[in-house]
Amino acid sequence: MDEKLTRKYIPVMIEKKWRRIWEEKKVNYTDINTKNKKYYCLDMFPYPSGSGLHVGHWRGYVLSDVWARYKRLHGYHVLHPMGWDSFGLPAENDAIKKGIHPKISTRNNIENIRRQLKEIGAMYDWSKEINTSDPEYYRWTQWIFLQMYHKNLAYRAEMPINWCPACKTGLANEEVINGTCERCGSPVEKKKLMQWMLKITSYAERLLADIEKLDWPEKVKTMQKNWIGKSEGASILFTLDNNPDIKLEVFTTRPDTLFGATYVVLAPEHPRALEITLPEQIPDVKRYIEEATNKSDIERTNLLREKTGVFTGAFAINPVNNKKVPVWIADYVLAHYGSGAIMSVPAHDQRDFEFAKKFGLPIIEVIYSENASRNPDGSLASAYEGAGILINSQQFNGIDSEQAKISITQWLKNMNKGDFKTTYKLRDWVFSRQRYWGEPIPIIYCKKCGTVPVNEKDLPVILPDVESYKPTGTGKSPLAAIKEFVNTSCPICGGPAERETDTMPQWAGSSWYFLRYPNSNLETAPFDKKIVDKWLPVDCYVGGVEHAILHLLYARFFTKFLYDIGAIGFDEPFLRLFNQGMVTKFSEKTGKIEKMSKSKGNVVNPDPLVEKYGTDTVRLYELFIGPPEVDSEWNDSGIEGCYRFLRKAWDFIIEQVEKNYNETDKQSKIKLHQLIKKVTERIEGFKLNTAISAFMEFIKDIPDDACFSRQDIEKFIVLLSPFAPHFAEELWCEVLNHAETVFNDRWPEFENKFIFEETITIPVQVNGKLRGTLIVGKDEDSESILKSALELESVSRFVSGRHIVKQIYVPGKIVNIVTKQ
RNA sequence: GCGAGGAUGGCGGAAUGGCAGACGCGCUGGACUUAGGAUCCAGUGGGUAACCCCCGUGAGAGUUCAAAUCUCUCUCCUCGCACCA
Repeated sequence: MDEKLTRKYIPVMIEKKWRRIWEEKKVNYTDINTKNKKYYCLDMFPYPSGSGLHVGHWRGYVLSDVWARYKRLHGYHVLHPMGWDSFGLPAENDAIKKGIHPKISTRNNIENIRRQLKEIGAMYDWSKEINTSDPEYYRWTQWIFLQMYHKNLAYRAEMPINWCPACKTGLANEEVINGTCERCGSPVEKKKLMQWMLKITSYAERLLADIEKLDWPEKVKTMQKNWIGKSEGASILFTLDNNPDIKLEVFTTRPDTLFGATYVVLAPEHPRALEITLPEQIPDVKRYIEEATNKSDIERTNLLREKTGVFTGAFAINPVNNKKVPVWIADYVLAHYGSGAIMSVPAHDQRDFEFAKKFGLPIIEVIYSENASRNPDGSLASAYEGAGILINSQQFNGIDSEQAKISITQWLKNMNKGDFKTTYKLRDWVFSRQRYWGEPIPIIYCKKCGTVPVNEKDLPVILPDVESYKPTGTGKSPLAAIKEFVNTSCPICGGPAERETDTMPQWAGSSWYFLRYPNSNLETAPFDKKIVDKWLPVDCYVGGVEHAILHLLYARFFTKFLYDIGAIGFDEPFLRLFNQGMVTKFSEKTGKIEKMSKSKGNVVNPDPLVEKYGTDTVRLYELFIGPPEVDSEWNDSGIEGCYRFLRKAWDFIIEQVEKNYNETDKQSKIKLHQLIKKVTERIEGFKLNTAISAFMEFIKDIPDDACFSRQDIEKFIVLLSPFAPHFAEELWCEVLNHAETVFNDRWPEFENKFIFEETITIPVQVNGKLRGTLIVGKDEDSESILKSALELESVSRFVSGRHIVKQIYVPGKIVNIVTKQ
């Protein structure tokens, strides 16, 4: 007897060994030039934080690894890479806190997290590792920026942007959460700065329409749709009464209510606000505008706040009936949406209704409906915002409001007083950051030639090493203080010139990293079109829902742009998206069950668990904890069950191999094939928690005298290998003496002839209540089943003396006998 | 306010019209043992002396032979959006 066969499952003895061998033998190396069918399984790459990985991070990585290995066992060449999103605020803020240069701390953090990631035992192909702060990587991020610049999609504009006073930088619209900074939670202020912007709005319609093509969670698709925020309506021109040269453009989705427009409102930031104001009103208006612009977003968007506004003294002409209506300024109108001006219809818009009530402006009802809520005197108690029939609207009276939207807009269009118009909530992407740790924007300013892009051959524009990398708060990045960086020569005239000193946002590098992995070492281009067209789009993308808008929208935008310039042959980056649920735990700090995070003090470090139970047990438990897409609470003690299971499964396999049966007994064959079916279906459905419970049931139900052939034991090992790769590899190679890795084998298939058992247990109900069970042959006919059901003592007891109304037998499922007194 | 998702034992969860609580944790009892925080066996929703029986999937109604599952009303929780005209 081989002494190997008598040993126990001791994970520490096998796991490190196999990780070493896999690395040495390049088992996880993906040959990009394979002729085989490909599969691209991608994890959202982490930013290398100083605190390392906790068990919450593991969850998504284990999930995607099981899926990647499962695909590999189906014969796919699987690309499953990993890298570092290492530029940007998180890395930089961490570095500032610890007083370590971000370049150093990023390198250290990467070392640590790479070690932790390797402990997961995932089949990452580390030869393709990428790092967004590596000059060889970010030269291509800069290259993409230049391509956008050449297509007029990158432009410079001075505008009030969101400014985080703590991070001392401008932020994109997407980075502001409820008026606070996405990174640090500080209230965001407005600051007028010269900014580089990306014209993502040019892609609004396509970004919206193509959502339909994606196999993504509905929730994420809805969030993106709402963010893009398409709305269709009309733009209408109101001419100023005392100056017909000035036309105020308003946007409305309710042109059908135009006859009910009783005043016009401009946003305080509207460019013509002061121009149209009558001289005697100027002091009041000025004061109001100042107050409004100084308010933070949080104050401005507080719904409970009472409406404020100021009259300009000016009047405009309603184009449909030539009525004079007053022009007001109020901060409930947003400057950046539509045209920054509205027509106010208090009868049919609650906000206008409140404003009109407060300032005594007229309310004219133009859409009639019985559903409107009214005061006893018949006047409106609140605005009626639904559909109805037009009244008080001259030639349009009696028309249905939906129809009137079209008719009235068409009438305006014919008169050159308006047109159909679609607007989006999506705004252009503020792309400048006044921070050190990011990709320098590759632009040079020359007194003579103006704004000049850096020549592509001069990329990358290297981020200089500096002593002082702290944000300045002056509206300029720390790079502005470095003469050697700033002073350069103009690429066109060769004269003295200055470099742009702002850097790109954190999201720049991650907007295209998925294109770099298959050709991560390519030196002449960001990617090879032939290679990316073969390997992309990503077949399955796994990551947290927190990136639903920011990263996923930006990546879709970059992909569509690269498609448009012919660099790639596809226009969506991620076909399928899977959002794993968060791992939560009770936090002593907040007294609540919360997402695991260092700041909440509720993180669980996987390292000691790996040491005690081994990686494979931790992997199993990460999956077993709950359905992958749902948040789950971590509980350390639950892990024991997974450890016990692996030990039992190990002993079972060793015992069967020792016994060396030639054939599997009939019952065991059935159980095995049922297991193959269950596990296969559950992996396909991403129900990995129940896939594991299927294994547990299998091991629990095996009788002592069960016999499995070597071939069937091998099937069992393959089945378990995606979940517990070290465990499976040890048994496969050391116990069953295979020369090649188990992951070069094939996923077993179940055979229907083994799925069905000879006899089945049928529950028998009387009036819907369970009264007994019946063991029947699988082909027994319903008549004899119903007959023997009635013969059951436990059944006849409830039937005797009563009249049988109905007998139901659902084949293979249930018997129900319905009786009446 | 609008939109989406959810509520099942002491706990994580299973079951998508057909035996509610699979599987795991925890707990109880037993075996083995010098010992047990190891291992194995049995039990474990509530009521009940009971393995008879009754009740039970947030609350209430309905459809059905049969409802955790479908329909309606309500409550609570989580997430997203929120003066977007």
